[in-house]
Amino acid sequence: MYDHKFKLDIEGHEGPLGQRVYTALRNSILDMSFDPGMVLRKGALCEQLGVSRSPVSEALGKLSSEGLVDIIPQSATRVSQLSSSELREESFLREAVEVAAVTKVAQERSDDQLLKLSRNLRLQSLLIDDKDYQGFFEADVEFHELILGFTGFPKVVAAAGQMSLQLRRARLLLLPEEGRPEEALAEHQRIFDAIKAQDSEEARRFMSLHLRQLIDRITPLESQYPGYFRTA
Amino acid sequence: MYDHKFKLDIEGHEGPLGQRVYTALRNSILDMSFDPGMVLRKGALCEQLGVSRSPVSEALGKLSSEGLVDIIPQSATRVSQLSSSELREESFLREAVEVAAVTKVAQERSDDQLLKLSRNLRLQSLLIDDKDYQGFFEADVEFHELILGFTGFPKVVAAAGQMSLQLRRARLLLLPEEGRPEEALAEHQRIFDAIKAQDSEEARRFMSLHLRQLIDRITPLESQYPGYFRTA
DNA sequence: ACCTGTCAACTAACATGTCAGTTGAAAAGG
DNA sequence: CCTTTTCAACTGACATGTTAGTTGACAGGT
Repeated sequence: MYDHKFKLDIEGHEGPLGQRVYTALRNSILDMSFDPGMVLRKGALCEQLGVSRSPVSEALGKLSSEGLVDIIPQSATRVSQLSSSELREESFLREAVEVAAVTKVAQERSDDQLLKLSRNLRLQSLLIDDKDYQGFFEADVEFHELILGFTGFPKVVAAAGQMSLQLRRARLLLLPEEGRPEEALAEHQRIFDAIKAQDSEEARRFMSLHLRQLIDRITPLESQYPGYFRTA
Repeated sequence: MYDHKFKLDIEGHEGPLGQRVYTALRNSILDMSFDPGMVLRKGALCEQLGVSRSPVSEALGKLSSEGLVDIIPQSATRVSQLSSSELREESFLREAVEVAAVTKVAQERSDDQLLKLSRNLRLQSLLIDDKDYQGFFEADVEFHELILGFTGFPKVVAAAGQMSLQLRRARLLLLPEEGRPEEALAEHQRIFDAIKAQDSEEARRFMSLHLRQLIDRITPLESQYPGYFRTA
């Protein structure tokens, strides 16, 4: 009756059903378990999750306002596709916020914050030695989240994540290129050194350079995965 | 049976019912027609708007994820209250984005863009002469939106608005102080001059100064309107 | 072969019935 | 008089029935 090409459940989450469904769908979209462009059928989702249409509709509505799904009125609901222009916009926003954050953090950094960052860098180095690129990816994300959190503004971490959802999906299409993790680590190290030296000008400059190389590596993906990108 | 202390209708909007309800509620919250902390009863809203609970729930869900309403599970739904820390965070984010935008725009600005900005500044000047401070407020908002739009990134305008929703409400509590509109216009003029001169360093500096005075004027509001602020 | 109008099957949108958690006031006990 | 317990009324959360708009295939005309 319905396709069952996806694994999905709401175990392990908490709170109201709508919230759990939302979290489950969001995770599946963000880790690319659901291909961009894939049609989401309410009936199938309800059957798979064992809930009624209400919480599913609620979840899809929120995902829609986040831009993770496109709802075509009276017709269909799809996982949103990527688009180069949107990725460039998100990159711009992310750079704006992270550069502002690192500028502030470089001025105010505490010894405890330096310690946390240096531990994270040490971890990155170890993971590269192990060729554990999945682990390195996560440590990379954590490095940036640490800096954002050190602003003392907890919502800034959330907002930065929220404004770069598409970017996060696109990153998963990038295989680790030869030597790239080592380069990224070196860039992180330079940012750290600038923070340590309380040189906010250098910190901003290195952060900007570091983030700009990402969009350069993402742009060519459009021709590599045409089905994942909006045709418009 | 129900309170009718608010005027609300979904005329003048378009699209699905849920969308219209969402827009109507959002506008009422953002223009402070609904006081922060006010309880929103689904039943009353349905009766007032002449729709069923489904579209109202959908609208409240979206408003909740935007932080404009707080839903207390199984209990009540309230218009969210302001908080100093949240306002400072939003101010930080807004400054990050607007400074990045003006830096980019100063480098690339076209003659057409300069013309639109100078027309807006002319309008601001006229409205001050007329002591039309409501009109000046709107022209002020437009000045900033013009610059954000000139980045060529349409979503940046939306994102900037989205990340400063509380700030937008708090601004409405500020009465125009003696001489403040004139000061604001002078600051706008300096930003414009820097853009015209393609001096991105100056543009960023003046934009930063301009935005920082807002949070300084907003902070004292907490003691002035204690009922509008979160007690936590 | 191609365009066009029709229609049946599918979908999201909406309405409404039901359930369960929360709350505050009244009753019971100190 | 103050504290504690109970419980009825209210609220949001969820399930499900109903409506209306969209789409794509198929039939008929060009």
